[in-house]
Amino acid sequence: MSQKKFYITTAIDYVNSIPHLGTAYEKIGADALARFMRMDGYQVHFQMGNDEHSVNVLKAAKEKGLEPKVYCDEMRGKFTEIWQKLFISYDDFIQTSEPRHHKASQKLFEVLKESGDVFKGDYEGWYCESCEAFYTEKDLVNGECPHHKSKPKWLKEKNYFFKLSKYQQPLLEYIQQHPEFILPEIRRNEVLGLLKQGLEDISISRAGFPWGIPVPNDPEHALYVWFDALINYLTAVGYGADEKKFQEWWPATIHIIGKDITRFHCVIWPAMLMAANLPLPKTVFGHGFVYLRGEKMSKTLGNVVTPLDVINSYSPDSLRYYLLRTSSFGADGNFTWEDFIKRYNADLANDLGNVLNRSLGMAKKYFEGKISKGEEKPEDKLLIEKAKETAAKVRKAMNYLNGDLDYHLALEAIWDLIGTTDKYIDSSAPWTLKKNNQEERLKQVLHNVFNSIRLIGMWIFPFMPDTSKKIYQQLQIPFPNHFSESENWDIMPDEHPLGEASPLFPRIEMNPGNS
RNA sequence: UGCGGGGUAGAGCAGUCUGGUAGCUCGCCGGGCUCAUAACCCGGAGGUCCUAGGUUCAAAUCCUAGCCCCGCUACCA
Repeated sequence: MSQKKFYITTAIDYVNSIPHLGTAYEKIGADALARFMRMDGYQVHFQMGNDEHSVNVLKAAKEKGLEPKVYCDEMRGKFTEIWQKLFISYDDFIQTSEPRHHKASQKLFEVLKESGDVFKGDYEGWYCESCEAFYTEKDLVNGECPHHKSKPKWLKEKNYFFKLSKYQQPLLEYIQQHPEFILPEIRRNEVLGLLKQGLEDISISRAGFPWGIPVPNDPEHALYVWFDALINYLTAVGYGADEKKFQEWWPATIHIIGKDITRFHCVIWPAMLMAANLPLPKTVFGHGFVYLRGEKMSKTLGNVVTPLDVINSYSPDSLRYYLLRTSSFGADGNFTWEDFIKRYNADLANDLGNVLNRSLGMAKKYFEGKISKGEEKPEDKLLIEKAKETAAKVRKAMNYLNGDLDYHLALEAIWDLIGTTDKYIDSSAPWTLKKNNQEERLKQVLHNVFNSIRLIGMWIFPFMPDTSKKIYQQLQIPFPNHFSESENWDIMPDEHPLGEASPLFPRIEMNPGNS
């Protein structure tokens, strides 16, 4: 029986600097979804990578005195090291300088050329090398690039063009007929507005650029960086190389991208696919940005907080939790050290960590760590019902077809279960049961508590995989492969020996903020 | 200029679509408990819901006008 496929991608990143918090946010968000779908029984291909054919990359390499390819391979190591530290469970990591990608890009170019949607024409204009972009007169500020405050060059060259204008109407119709194609809805409305303004044909190559994918049969020209970048989603699943694999995985189920590049993924990319007669990705999801104390983070501006700052000071999972808990994936979020520490202590140390710790403490003290079923009571229902409700809420929050990826609501629901478990402990008062020698009732209370913790530990897996595993270690239960194996209440075996308690998130007592 | 988001307790936010006693988290104050990471549980104080008009029996919520903040405006996720 073949499993249902789920092909998820993130945007590929420029390698002129190492990942900052915003880049990490995207990968963490995508990872949460990928993990959730795997646990929910899908066969997942989670694709990531680096975007290398850029002028800025070439410059960065030169500054270090390295060949671009050598530099890019070095950066790959730096990127993947961070992704692995953050437990990003990607299945494949592509570099656009790889031969497989050159072949796929060239193939797509040829297909488009044959279909007549790629043609040669004149292009001229003000060109900013930092932006790798042409600007019109009115875009310039005092004759300078609005982003880099540097004087652009007047360039004129023969380029290859893509007939984007031809796809204005088909795209409009497609987007209107497929509301799930662009999410959240606000991004969709933006793109629709854009399309109504009209589309112009766009240049897709550069003459004499040494660091790029050569245009087939015209090696003086290289493909323009974003043109080849988009094609990575095809390359990764075997386009032009492994037809069987390609048929299996394409189209992508969801592209996770930043809200600033919806133009490429929701207009140019689908137009390219239409031109090549390939199916379109099911969904393009434009997530929000992370702001640092309200100030936008940017590689160009240099006010960057790296994920390593947080990982090294605290833990990968605490960063994952913080970023996913604050708002929905579609909306913008904030990062401040003060807020991070607050959440860490309140949610991770006091709630999640403590509920496990106190429960293990009781199990050890009252039953030497071995728990069994005992005497049930009607008031147990409340906790059991809450656990069921949690599953439903998490599933609902993760279903992006509702319009957004509500990680914050999923986590809120799980934390509600943690709170209910704490209340259940307090109202059942195991210490009093012990004093009154109500052994059987005491057994059942702990049995229920650990069932609840077991489920909490499972539901947090997509968001905090490392913590999830640690909880299962302390419970001495093998981690399930799928939610369905362990979703039901009451599957703790009798006489189950629990493991040793160890704080998951030691409280942060100092104020080491340095933002 | 255009498009979009937002202005609700000290802080961060939900509620606005589908009007009907203003809610959550953190912080603060008081109490409880002792299994736990000075944790957890219970209770409390604290709000002109940006402003001015309007509709309505009733407006944070709908309508009109205005003020203020913040994004995006062709390639920074």
